[in-house]
Amino acid sequence: MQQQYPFKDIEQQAQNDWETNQAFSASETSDKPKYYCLSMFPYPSGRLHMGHVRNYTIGDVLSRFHKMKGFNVMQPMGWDAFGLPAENAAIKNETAPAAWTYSNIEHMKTQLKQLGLGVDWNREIATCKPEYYKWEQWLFTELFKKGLIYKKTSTVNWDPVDGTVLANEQVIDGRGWRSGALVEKRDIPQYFMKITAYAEELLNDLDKLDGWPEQVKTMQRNWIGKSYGCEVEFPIVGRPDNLKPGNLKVYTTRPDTLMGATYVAVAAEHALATLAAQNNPALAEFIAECKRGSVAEADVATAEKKGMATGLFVTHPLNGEQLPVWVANYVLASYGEGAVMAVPAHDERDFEFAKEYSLPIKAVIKNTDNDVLPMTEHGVLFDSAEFDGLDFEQSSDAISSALSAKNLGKKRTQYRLRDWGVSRQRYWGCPIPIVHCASCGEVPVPLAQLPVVLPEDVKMDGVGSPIKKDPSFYETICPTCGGKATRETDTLDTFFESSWYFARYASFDSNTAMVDERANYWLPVDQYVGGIEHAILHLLYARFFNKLMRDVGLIKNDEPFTNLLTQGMVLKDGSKMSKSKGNTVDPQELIDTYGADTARLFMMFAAPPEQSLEWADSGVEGANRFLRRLWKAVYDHVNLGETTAYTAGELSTELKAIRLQLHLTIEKVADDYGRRHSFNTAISSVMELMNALAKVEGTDEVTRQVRQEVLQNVALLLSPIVPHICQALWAELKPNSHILDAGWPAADKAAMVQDTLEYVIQVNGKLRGSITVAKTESKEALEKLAVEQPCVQKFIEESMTVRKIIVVPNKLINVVVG
RNA sequence: GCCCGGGUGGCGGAAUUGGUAGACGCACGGGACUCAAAAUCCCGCGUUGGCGACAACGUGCCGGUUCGAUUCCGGCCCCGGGCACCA
Repeated sequence: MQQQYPFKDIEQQAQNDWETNQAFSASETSDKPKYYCLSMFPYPSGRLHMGHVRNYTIGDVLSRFHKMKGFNVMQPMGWDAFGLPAENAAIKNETAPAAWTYSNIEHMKTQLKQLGLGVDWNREIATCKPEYYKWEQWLFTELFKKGLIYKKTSTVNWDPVDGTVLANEQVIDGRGWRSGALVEKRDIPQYFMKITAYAEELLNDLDKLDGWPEQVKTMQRNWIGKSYGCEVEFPIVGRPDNLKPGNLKVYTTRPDTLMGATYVAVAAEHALATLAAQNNPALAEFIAECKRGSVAEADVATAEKKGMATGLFVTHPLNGEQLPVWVANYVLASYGEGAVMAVPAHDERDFEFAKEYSLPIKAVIKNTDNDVLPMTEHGVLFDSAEFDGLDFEQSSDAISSALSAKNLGKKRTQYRLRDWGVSRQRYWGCPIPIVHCASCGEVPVPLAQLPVVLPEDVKMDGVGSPIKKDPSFYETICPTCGGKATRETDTLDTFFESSWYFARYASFDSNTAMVDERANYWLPVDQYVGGIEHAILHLLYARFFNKLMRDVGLIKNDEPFTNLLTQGMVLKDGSKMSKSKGNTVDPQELIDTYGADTARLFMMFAAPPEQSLEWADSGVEGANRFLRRLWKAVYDHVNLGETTAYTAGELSTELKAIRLQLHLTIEKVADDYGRRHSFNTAISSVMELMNALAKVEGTDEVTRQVRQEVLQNVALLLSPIVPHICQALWAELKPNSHILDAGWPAADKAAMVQDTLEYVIQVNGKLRGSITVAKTESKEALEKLAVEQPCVQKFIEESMTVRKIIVVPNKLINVVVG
């Protein structure tokens, strides 16, 4: 055994050993319980970043721990390979997105292997390969036939100079990132998936996900946003002949405030706004102004509130008053009816708007005697005619009934969730498998003609998608009538690929179906690990796809991920480490200087996995120091000759204590890995154990046996986190055996028996001392003992008496005096 | 703007169900070893007062509940994530 810790050699050796012996290849034929551990697959951006190291180490620790616990583990890996950055890189480097992507994959795969992940590389997938996307094209056609995919117009960011559609990320302060032109909103036809048809199930099934963080479930519930409210129709005064329908419809969750409505507001895109602008140039200009800027909701919602009267009026459905119709930029076209009834007295935004434009404010709800407007709480109605005195529930019922009676409204349940637009006007994505035929319309490409292959050898000129300009791609024959036709040239949102990859790993090589029977063995994923930034979109789409695949008969489970661990972000200088922000730290340097084990140990030690981790270079040194000390401890021990782990015999107090600590640590670490996912405290407790062991001197046989027992177990406990060094140490401690065959250690109950306890003594809740007592001591005896302590007596002054004594079993005694 | 998190020493963090605040590590200071340096080992390390025993204060801010609050409740401040075309 070398005296110095030779991390390069042992890491290379261990990785070769795992590959040669296919140590992590997963099989469906096992009598052990299955454990499918999945980490969110990486986008092949070029090089591994710290977020990857964190994510994949967490997944690997859980995989290896479960393997040791006797599970049949599958941990796969692949590439989320389509996406915008490849197009940008291709333009910049004058290469093709495909070539750039494949070379990144190659490099990053080498890096991932250097990290020492227990991954089954046989199952590797890349979403940009035709054998992968063929099946999502097939699913697309099936869903299209079922009516779950449909076409409608929707709004995109339009760069009028480059003549291209921009992603939200490409709009900076309302301007295109390349051209600098003011961005406009433009409506174009796109394909949509009917996720709203699954809104109720997606909402209800959150209750089944006991293994998900509450935080994520709450975010998804709010995103789906089921609300109970009321449709209200406002007849348009004068009813312009060409306007259909003749009523302005709004949706409100506060029908109780209807009698306080003083105006109505519509989005700039609303039909009524368009109509009013026909003979009103000022209004037309205002609407055009509203249509400038990005479509991102955060931009719309933070914009200064602006509005303009249309000159049109509607009639209040219950009190008959005439209310002005305004166009307002704070009304979202995509939510509800694209129009709202405004109740300034009881809504923050309406209040602000009404004050700005001197619109009337009419309070109708009372909560306390001195309400301050806007008063947005529920309360009791006043100045509301026959509804006076009713509370929220009563008035909601009464007002919706009154509206129903007039045929001007009714109760309605609504979701905030919108259908998912999946069309992208970009090149580097999965081609949408639709053919447009003049006589047959939109024709889904039949399975026999799939995949619709994306040409990879293209030149990116920075303006538009190459396949939109390539007749050899878009000119085709209609699958139905055989006549001349054109292919759809839009591609799919890349969330499409990442919504079903978890199932494909289980059927990675199937060329006859999207997924086969093996999926029903592995699914659902037992543990999913990934960044908190995916809490809503990716995780909601994946849940949706799981249900779609279930409903076309491919899989049986209702939900894809039983347990979810959302890892916090790796931050640098207070914000997310990302390529676009240019604040990345390259983990490769860490691996080259200290080895993968140090990188893994430091990542797991620096913060609990769910918290964000502020990167600091110092501290890595400490992780490495610990591994060197561990190596030296084993070296010093092994150097004195072979011995066997302690099993029985008389022990000194010191050796009993170290065995007690060892077996408590075994239990704690198992709990920290398995239940708490608290890797940092697991490492701490092993460090404490090693610190205690370092103080144990002596080289007699019994001491050496106990030391052997501790070191063997430490190697096992740490092996999920630092697998290379532990495998090497194990080979020294137990020649001719392999750590991967050893299994998770069982704690020795006999070593954990303690007959005394320490009680903390408090006076009025303040720590004053402690006592060590027999475990069997009665509550009365403890109380008496506590009061007698000098540290308690000195706080009991002449005039005071002991009022109460609180004994918390096994913990503390609090003497309350006064 | 809306939804979800977070805030504890010089720093990362610990305190698992309301019960010892600061485990473990980093940085720093002192010492040992060394011709010297590095490495390693030992000691110290929240703030204030005190030679000391010890005492008071202390978990973003203000208030509350409790024998006891980092933990629960109410109100604020700051930071991070998401907001449907970054992935």
